[in-house]
Amino acid sequence: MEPNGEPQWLNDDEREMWMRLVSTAILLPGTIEAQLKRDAGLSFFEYHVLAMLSEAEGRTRLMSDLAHWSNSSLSRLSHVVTRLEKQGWVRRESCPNDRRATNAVLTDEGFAHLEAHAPAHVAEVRRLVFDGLGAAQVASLSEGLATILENIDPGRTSDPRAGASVTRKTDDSATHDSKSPEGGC
Amino acid sequence: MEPNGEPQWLNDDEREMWMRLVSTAILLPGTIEAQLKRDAGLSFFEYHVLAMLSEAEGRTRLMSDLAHWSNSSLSRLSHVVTRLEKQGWVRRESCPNDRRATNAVLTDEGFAHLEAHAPAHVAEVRRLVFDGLGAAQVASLSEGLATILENIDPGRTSDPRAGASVTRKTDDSATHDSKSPEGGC
DNA sequence: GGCATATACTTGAAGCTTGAAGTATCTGTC
DNA sequence: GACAGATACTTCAAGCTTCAAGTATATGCC
Repeated sequence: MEPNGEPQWLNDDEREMWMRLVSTAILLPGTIEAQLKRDAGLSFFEYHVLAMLSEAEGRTRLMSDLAHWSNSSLSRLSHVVTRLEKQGWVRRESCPNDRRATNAVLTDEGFAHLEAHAPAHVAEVRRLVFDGLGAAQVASLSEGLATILENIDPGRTSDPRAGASVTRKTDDSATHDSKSPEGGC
Repeated sequence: MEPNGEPQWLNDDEREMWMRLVSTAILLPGTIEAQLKRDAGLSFFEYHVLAMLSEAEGRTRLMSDLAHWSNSSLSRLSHVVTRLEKQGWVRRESCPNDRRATNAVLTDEGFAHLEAHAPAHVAEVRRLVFDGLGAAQVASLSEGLATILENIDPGRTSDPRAGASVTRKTDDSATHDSKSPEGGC
């Protein structure tokens, strides 16, 4: 792995940062999920899917888009959407242009459910992540994480409307009703 | 959730940081695991368990210790240790002092396996996490993550020998052979 | 036009995690 | 010294994720 003999072991600072990163990556989703599951009956991933739909045009998105922007496999998403469909929060629609493609659409019930539970979720995120963090620290964390993400998956950029779980007011007015361009296929 | 009406939605910087944190928490373990699985036939979690054992006195640890320091439930650990036992990398030993308790012990095969694959793992961690990150950035990331961890689980401190997966040379000499204090029960 | 290949999913089986029991052992208390 | 309750696991069942097909449609090329 190394051109010469010994690999480049981590120094103490790197080790500590690495341990903290791993602990955070493991504990944070679990903790967020505990609150969501208890209050809204949703996993973090399910919530995230609903949130992305809620911010999409027409509350509609292609399955493959949704999978890509939620960092999941299409298979996983398909199973999850099936579960969400059974709950009545999402509906599948076949795309007329490309009949291989499927749109997932957030139902009114799904939107209402999300809207009802978003505030508690944001409060939890605030408590777990942002409490005790100044603006400067937020900025440097953000930058450091961007570097790491670029290492993991070069060229990935944030989806303008990805949301990573609703963290601002769900916007009812703009895109839902009329003939604005669809978010789906 | 809020004393007055509106909850405290995240501002743009916070949103971006949050999205990056979530993406990192999801993508990083998966990517690390891909390399480990391919090269060493281990999940990230399994690797982590072996690594913690390798750094413990007598290469031995109580199950409950191991569960606590690897952020896992005892149930999950029990299943994983069963799998690792089947591979011959770990062995269970009942603790003589407290017969409810069980020690997990890293076998010589387990140690050898770990030693063989540690360098490639560290190289991957270096590539994914530390490439392009200066010492100052490492420090501020570390500090920010510490704040978050404190929010998630107040009072948690790093285990002096937790390791979060081997990231330095596995130390053969110090603790293995003689009558040094045991790591287990 | 027809065939090979690529795309966009869906499905099924296997494996892993989780949560809720269940078992064995220990500790404190009266 | 016996009984209640706490610990330290293990096991079972259910659910979720993943991996490997399978299906249907679209695209490119001759």
